[in-house]
Amino acid sequence: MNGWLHGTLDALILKAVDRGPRHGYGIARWIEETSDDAIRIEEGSLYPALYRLEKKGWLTAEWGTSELGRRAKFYRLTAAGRRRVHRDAAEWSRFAEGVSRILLKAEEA
Amino acid sequence: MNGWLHGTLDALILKAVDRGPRHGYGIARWIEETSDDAIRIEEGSLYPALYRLEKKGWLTAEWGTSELGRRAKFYRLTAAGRRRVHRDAAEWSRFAEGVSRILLKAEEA
DNA sequence: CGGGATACCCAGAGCGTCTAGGCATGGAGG
DNA sequence: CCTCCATGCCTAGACGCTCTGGGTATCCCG
Repeated sequence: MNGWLHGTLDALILKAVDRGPRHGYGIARWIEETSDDAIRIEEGSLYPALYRLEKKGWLTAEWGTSELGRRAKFYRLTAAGRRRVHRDAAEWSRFAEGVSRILLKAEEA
Repeated sequence: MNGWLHGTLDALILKAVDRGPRHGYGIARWIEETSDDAIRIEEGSLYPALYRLEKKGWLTAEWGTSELGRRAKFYRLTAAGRRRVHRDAAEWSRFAEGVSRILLKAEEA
């Protein structure tokens, strides 16, 4: 319904595994929590995105066991993925600043 | 190529005419300048968006003459459009903060 | 006369997100 | 016991937006 997320999800996912492997479900929960619930990750967006990122070579996947003892697929960054995270953060910063200058400032005509 | 813009363009356009009517071409230039060229508006995105916003009732259009004496279509906000701008700004603020907390901070696992 | 800026428009491709399902396990509460 | 919810993964198809790559027209400048 929002649409804001469009084009941003990939970057968020990559960042979620920047500090170590996580499984898909955990990635979604982490993003929601870290964003203070400002961002909600639908599973129908999450899993296709993970598959996409793996195919692009930013992530690798491996089956393992979750903290609760369940079967789960863990993702970790590749070297290319790590470069991508940095690039995304820089681009986002610039873009978000631009949008905020427009939407949040009440300057002249 | 970026993708960041996805879902944000409508809000930017509405904000561009928040302080008074502008024509399409002028809207694009204003957004680019105001964002310090962080955002580039393609005409193939712009005009469909304007049409969409008009159909949704956020904008009304009217033919007129540009500052340079050319034929141009000027857009202005409707009451609903004005409400929408406020709502978009609030939503963007919350969303962008969430994303920035994730992408730009280097906190713990 | 050629190129660039101004100003509008369209068709179709492309792609990412969401809806709405499905499957399986385990723990908690009625 | 049985139902519900959380955990955990997945898919097909709809949907919607942006972009590519065209097109038109006027005007100014070199």
